[in-house]
Amino acid sequence: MASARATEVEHLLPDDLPIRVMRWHAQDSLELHRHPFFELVTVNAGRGIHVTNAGEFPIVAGDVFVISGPVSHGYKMTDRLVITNILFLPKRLRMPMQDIRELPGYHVLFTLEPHYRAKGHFESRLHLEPRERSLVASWVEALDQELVAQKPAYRFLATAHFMQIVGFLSRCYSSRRVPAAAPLLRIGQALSYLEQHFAEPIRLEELERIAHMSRTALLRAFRQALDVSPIDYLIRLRISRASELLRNSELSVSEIGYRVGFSDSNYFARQFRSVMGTSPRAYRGAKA
DNA sequence: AGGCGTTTCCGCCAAC
DNA sequence: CAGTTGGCGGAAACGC
Repeated sequence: MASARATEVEHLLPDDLPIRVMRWHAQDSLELHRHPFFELVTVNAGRGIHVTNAGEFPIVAGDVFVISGPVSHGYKMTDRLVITNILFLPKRLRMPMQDIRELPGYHVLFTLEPHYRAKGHFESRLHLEPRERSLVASWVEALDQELVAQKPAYRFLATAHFMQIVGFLSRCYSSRRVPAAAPLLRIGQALSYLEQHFAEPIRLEELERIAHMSRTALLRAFRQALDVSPIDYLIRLRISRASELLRNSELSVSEIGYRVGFSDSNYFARQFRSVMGTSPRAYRGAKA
């Protein structure tokens, strides 16, 4: 039954614009279900228990959280619960990310928390004030109408509405000082610092200062949240940017290595191979 | 929370 | 000549 529902929902996500808005009311019993896409959940009214295969936690009106990929979840003990879900596939959406990744809250909401929840942690989540809630609700409504009406250029406008929602929520989270969210927010601050300064020499000492954590605490929290060490993350970030430049520019390999933070082109080529499996030039030549 | 042994990074030269 | 790989050693990052 659960898999049938997931399949049914998947068919509702078109290839050319994989976003959909769905609303659930308490009277609809929603069993555990799973699906391959992301789900941005906003609790509009009431309360209930959110259940996943890793545990359960209470939710109330104003809560916002993201479920990612293959996590089974559902709701129980609902009391006048009204929920709005935005289902989306971030990769196929191809929305311009610009500088959103410079916001700590973006990392916390869309990467760190979903990953953390899959391990059974729920203490951290975004809670919106009434004013913020109504703003988000209006944008969600606009998004839904674009998706339903499908007037000319609806893809463009729907993406814009979705970006408005993502950006606003990320900003909200960035400015929060919720104790339960503090550890993840600190990692989020480290991530946004890396996003902005990845091309410069970065030492662990700086990240400790940015995140306000000791070296030990930083390393442990970082690995717990991302399954990777800070310097490993930085290297992968640099290589990721380098491969973009290899695909989309005519710059020389050495110049690209230099621009993404490798002062030594020999070292750049070696790290590129260790991450991507091939050399930079072979990677550029293989793009088809 | 800090110490310590081990691993990895990183900049350099050399050689295809 | 640009790019890639290998080796080396001090520095740092890492995990216990």
